[in-house]
Amino acid sequence: MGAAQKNDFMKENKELVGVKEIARRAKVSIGTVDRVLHNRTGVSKKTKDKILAIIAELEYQPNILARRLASKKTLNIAVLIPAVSAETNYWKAPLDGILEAGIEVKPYGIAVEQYFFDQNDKTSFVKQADQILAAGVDGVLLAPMFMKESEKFADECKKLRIPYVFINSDIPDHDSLCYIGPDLFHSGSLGAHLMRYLVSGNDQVLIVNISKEIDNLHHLLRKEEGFKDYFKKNGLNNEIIKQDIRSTDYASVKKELTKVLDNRAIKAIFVTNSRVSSVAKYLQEAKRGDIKLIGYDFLEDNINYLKNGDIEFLISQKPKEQGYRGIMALYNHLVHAAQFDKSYYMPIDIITSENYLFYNN
Amino acid sequence: MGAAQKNDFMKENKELVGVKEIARRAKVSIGTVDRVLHNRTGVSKKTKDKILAIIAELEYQPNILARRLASKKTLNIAVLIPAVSAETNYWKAPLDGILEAGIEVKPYGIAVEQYFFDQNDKTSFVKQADQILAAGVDGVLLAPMFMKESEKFADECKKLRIPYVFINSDIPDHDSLCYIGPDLFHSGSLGAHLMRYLVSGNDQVLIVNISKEIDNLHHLLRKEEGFKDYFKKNGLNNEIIKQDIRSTDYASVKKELTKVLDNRAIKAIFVTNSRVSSVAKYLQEAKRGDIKLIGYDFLEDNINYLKNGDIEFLISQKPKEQGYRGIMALYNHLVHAAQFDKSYYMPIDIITSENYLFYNN
DNA sequence: TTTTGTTTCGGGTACGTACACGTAAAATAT
DNA sequence: ATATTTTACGTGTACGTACCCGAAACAAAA
Repeated sequence: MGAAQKNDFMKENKELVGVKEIARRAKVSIGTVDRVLHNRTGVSKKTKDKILAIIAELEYQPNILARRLASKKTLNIAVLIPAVSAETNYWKAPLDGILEAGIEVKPYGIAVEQYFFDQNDKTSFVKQADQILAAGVDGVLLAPMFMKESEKFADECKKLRIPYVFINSDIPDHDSLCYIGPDLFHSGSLGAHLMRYLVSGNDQVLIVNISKEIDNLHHLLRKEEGFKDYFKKNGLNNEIIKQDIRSTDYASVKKELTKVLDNRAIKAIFVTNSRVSSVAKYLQEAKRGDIKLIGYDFLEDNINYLKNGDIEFLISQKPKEQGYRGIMALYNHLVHAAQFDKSYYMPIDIITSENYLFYNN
Repeated sequence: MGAAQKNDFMKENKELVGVKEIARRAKVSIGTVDRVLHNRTGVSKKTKDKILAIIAELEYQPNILARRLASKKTLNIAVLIPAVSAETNYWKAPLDGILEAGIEVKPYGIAVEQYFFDQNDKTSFVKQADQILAAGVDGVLLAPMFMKESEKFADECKKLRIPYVFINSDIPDHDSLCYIGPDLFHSGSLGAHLMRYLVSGNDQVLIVNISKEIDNLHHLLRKEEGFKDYFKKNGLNNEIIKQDIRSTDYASVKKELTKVLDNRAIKAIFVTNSRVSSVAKYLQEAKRGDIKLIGYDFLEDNINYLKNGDIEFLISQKPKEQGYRGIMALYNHLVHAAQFDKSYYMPIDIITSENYLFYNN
């Protein structure tokens, strides 16, 4: 054990057989082999079985290079995600990942096209979805922000046999190729765990949900559940107060916070999404540096507050990687016919003032 | 802003010109174009310049698919890393990443071959390095554990014009294609930052270095520097005690720890590498649950102690990804002739009992 | 001028696959 | 029986590049 050694690793003596060899062994032409490979018509059951047997025996792997070279048609992937708005640029990161994956798979004949919708406007989502269906694509990556509309769109895709991948939030049991995004419940638990380092005894804790969208709310609630569950499981008796803020502008946030913080001994705040910077701003203005803050997402605003200590922890779920992996999942499915897990939960990352410099969104 | 929109993105009107088009425009044959592309002999300066101009004008990008298909020769990448030993299986993770990248690039004509050496035996490193040179490879990925020997090997590679990538630890200013691994100093600072949540006032803090290898020690020292720097910068006056343990067996660890913990008010320990599980084991045995523990690396042993609270935080630097990216860097350089940064610092991840389930090593 | 040599270039084939087209054989209809 | 359709399969070309072979073109030697 541990001695110097050279490992030639599995030998890989695949010898890379191709259709030609298969054809030779089956005593048929290349064309026939090609037909069974793409299970097209025009091959008798007998020869088809024979060829299939040989393919299995030889563990034939089609040469991707040659395949894409010979096939002049490009595969189209449509992406349906919220537009990057002035309000929140969270979706810039997934988009970056999507674009990166896009240029990576382009040489292999994949075209990625973006369709953006407005998070505050369901009809824009429907409109873009219809465009995608009209365009006739080979795969779809979508953020199912609006529950009902997304389900409808997914059903359409299923009918047309277009594979689709959910990103960032899931609609379980809807036959998506897979889901790529966070496990919200555990994300909340982690928030609680970190909170534990910031409070003690019977300090009060505040949970803040800031969101205009009702449809988004269930995501936030899931985090809240995870958060509370942690306190309960660990026998912590801190009072947990909750405040929903249904307007995202700073004035509203300020008003609500002032109200809820008044006459209370709140020691720390858990903000369930990326709007945490608003809260940080308020605390700074109100000179409430004594209140610790935990929130979400690696955004410039948030990082700035993290740097000078107004935010203690940020939790992030690799939004860029979500986009990247989403495209790659479709690519692998379309080109390599690969199988994979139904859901891919992203890591739950902790960002502090000491490691944000090295974080990969 | 924020309105629904469709983005066709950069148009990409490259029209994918090939050698044929270049040949047509230059009024020469494909063969001639091919010669200048590979700057082989046999082309007059005049026609060469003309072709070069056209290539530049058209921003010609060779088709990787066709290129690798037509070229029957495969490129060989050698990997030189420590063997996974019973003592520490840290290197299993980078190896996994390397293997994963290996199968990924295999279809493109890249063969990855592993050469393992013994961390406790410099001569084994040298022996394997010589084998690589004898084998004649096109690229090398290596963990430069032994400073002097690694420098010598790197120089040899440079002489033979073989590109090489450092992984896990760096030898700066040595013309490596790039370095992929952690920023050790900041890693230590993060440890200190986390430590801050565990101690208060004038609690004593212990730093433990466990390593048999002198050559490895400078890595650990770098972390130590970052750790101490954080305390200093933040005006913390906790007494920091340091203990080197130069034998990795549990008995030695136990003995040294017993000694150093005796008659002291140590409240928390920072272990600078993956041996933290030994310390956790000791604390458990000695019923010193009051002492908090921070250490390194997502290893099974460590995770077990993390789960039941014996270890508070683990810091990890994506060892698997290091291996993966190392191979990919060489692949991109060899196949795509890509340029990239001299060093790629890995994210510094924090693992707790609440997020370890979702960590990607 | 012819011969020999050298430089410069064009033509052809191969890589492994996709697909259109064509043709022989089998099945069905007349 | 022949004619017609259907089924089953083979052939050829194309994708974009690598590389070999040999033919011009030109220069230097005879």
